[in-house]
Amino acid sequence: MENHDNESFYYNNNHHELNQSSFPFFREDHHSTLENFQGFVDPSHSTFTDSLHGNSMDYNTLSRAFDLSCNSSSEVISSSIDENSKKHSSAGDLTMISENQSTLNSSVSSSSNEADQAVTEEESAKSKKDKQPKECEEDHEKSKKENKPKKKEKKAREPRFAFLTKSEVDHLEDGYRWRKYGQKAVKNSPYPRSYYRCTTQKCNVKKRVERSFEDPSTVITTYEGQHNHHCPATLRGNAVTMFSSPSLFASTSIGPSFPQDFLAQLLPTYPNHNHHQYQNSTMFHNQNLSHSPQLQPQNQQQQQQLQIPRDYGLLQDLLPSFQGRQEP
DNA sequence: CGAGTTTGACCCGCGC
DNA sequence: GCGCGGGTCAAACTCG
Repeated sequence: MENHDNESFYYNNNHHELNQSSFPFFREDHHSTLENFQGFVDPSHSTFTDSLHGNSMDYNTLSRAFDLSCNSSSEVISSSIDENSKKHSSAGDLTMISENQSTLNSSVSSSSNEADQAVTEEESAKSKKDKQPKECEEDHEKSKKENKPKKKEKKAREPRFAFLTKSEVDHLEDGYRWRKYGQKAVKNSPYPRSYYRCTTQKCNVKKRVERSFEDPSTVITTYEGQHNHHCPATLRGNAVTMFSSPSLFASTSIGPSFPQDFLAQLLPTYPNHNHHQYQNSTMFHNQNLSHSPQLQPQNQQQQQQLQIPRDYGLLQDLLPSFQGRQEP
């Protein structure tokens, strides 16, 4: 059963630690572009290449990493999904090092946990209905069973990671092409969960998209698997295109020092003197974000509805160091 | 007509 | 063993 019990969610309550001053190449006149970055990977599973190249980090991912504080129209919360966290206590593991773990669990992850908790009457009725046999499908059923091996080895889970995105749009554009293959009602949530698969042949990357029950303005996007191709998008300054470049992130490993590595790789100019600030896993610590005057959205809905396409272009403007990595 | 979406049914793992 | 719930399949449907 898949739920979010094993996911570690990260907020960023250190808005001042990753701001423009940390990234001197940011223009000051930018607006709205990078504030949604929420990317996070499961360090126990993924290489950094996995997370960026393999999992189509979107524009939000980048903006979250930088955690820009100016005019932020969104609270961005990052989460990792660690299927093995039951087994690993991971004291030194990035996913668990926060001493604010309980806080984290009770705030953000609760939104997805609770979404998995109770069954709505509607769903329960539907479930019963599903169980009812259909005579007309018996043949079809038989052939189905025959085609399937009786005993199959347990499938190894692809590395997964999730983003929490403040967005009015459920399916966030990330540069890859996705085909929806399913939708399910989410337990205790009025919002359904949608299942997408990368349309590229032989690429088995999947993603799930659901809206947070507790905070309907938050979209939970979970990526699973690794793209074996480049991002098909040709948008100017496309973030995914930039991140999809193996040359950029190849051979980078995720480890306990992930935040530092992450930024070091992502941002070559990331100042060393800030590294210590992430040792306690506060990097993506975003709790009480709404209390930050810097992050109070002025016109949140408007900004969020409009910023996706625009931001692809802005990324290039904001990150001149990535120019040239984009596709023609 | 091909690509993508919808949706009911099925499969399977997990907890009780 | 059973039921629940997440995940997937695939036929029907929609859209450009």
